[in-house]
Amino acid sequence: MLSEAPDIVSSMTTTSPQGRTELLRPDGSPVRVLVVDDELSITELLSMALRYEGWQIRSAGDGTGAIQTAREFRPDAVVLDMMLPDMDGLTVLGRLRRELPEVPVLFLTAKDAVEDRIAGLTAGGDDYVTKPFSLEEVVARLRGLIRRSGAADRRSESVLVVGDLTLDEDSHEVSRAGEGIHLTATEFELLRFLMRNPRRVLSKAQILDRVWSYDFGGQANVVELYISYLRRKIDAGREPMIHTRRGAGYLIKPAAS
Amino acid sequence: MLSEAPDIVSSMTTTSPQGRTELLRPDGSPVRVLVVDDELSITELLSMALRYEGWQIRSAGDGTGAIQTAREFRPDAVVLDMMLPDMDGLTVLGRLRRELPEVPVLFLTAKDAVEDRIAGLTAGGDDYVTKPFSLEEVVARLRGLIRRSGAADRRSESVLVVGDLTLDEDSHEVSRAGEGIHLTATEFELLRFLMRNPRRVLSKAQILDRVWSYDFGGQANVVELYISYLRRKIDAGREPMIHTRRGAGYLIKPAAS
DNA sequence: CGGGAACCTGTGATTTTCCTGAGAAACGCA
DNA sequence: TGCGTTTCTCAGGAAAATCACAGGTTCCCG
Repeated sequence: MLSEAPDIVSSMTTTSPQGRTELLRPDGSPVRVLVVDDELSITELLSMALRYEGWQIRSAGDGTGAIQTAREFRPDAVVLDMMLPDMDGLTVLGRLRRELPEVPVLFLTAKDAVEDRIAGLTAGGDDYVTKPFSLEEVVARLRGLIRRSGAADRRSESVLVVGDLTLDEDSHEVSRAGEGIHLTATEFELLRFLMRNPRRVLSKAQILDRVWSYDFGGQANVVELYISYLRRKIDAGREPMIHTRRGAGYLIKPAAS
Repeated sequence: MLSEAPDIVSSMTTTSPQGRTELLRPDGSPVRVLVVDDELSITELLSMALRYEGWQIRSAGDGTGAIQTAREFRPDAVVLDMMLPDMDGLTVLGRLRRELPEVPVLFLTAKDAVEDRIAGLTAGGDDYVTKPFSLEEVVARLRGLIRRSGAADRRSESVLVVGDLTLDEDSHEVSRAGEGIHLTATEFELLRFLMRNPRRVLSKAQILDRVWSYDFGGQANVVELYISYLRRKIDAGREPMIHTRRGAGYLIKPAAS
């Protein structure tokens, strides 16, 4: 394992028994992601969520540890908090690049950080999300990074389809039966989560944990509210695709069945 | 009970003559589950129910014991009460993760404490149920966790089939002879219990203990009532699958025999 | 054939769960 | 800064689910 040095990360997808799509490396082994953040709760949260994607995760709490781990773990992607105790985010990035020139990086930044500095950094293949983030957002962006860092012809993989409903993760375009639908950011994330788990009941707690930021402290009925919004836009007048399982949660499925 | 030392490997789980489906690990050995709760009545209850599933169970009454037991028992899943005497549930989780990074955890929380920041708990592979719970619920969720974690071999068994009756545990969909049937949450749980034990007589007491919450204080004839509901929906006009064994209980079996 | 026990099910009260309108607050952008 | 958009809280109402009660039915046994 240690000797494995996969600098080329063309990705392929497979479909798990549950119907969830998973990213895999060309040799069929799981994607490797390094998570770097000084807050233990964040690395724990991310590790848990990313592991659930079927990926192999290592984490580090500071820059030094990040470089060391990167050297022997040789991840396919890195999630990097820009605010580390021992060194500046840029320094970490520089050393990372020396170890792994091709690895895409997802930056975590504070909301009020100087955005143009980050914007400059992301001119390459990289990307960033602001804290507090939602797990769906992090996962989606990581998937995008990994996908793009490998095979460039993966356009089709960025489109989710359920029945006559399509959602493009790259362009954020949604349409039902060919007709374009405008969604707000939250509506989009919610729909993406539903569509990534078609025909599967998702509890309100699951949805909340996944689609809303980890620091959300509000009422659980925002989920109901946004389901209501989505229905107005997705199911309006048509045969409904979003269904309530009273006492269990919600699920999306093709209208036909 | 105290003297019990379930490190017996010789007692392989057998496929029961009734055809109950059992989860096994890839090597054929029984699944191992660690139960952590400070109330003895709860650990007893759970241990009994989970052993009935053919699983190997150990229990602990506090966080310290949980970590210790986890270290040497190396369970495939953990049931963890969030309210422990010696340490916070999240702390226990952290230490557990250090011992067993991949193990899925089913949290037990108080009903009114649902909002008390369980953030992210259902985001990873984990899940939770609120007290008071029904045993069917706990078992079902544990099965789901174990199935998805890959610790068990039969990975996609989310559909129960008895005759022309099918029940999908993921989508919560039920159909007989291809025709969809809508069930309420309780009806669904009851039918799931019956279908997980086909051709086997289940007493009203058994059903009450498994399908209803352990603190249910009502009339025992709710079981009769819900059997009646189920018959109306499942057996309506067709050859009956749900049968009464007067003085003994109920059972479900394919219509043909 | 009669009586009792076990079971079935209609009715309706209570509780739970969900939906959605209205409006306040936060946000984003010009 | 100001305006439109988005997010979210709150609360009322509707719908559904759960369950108690009680009268009716079936079955068993003497």
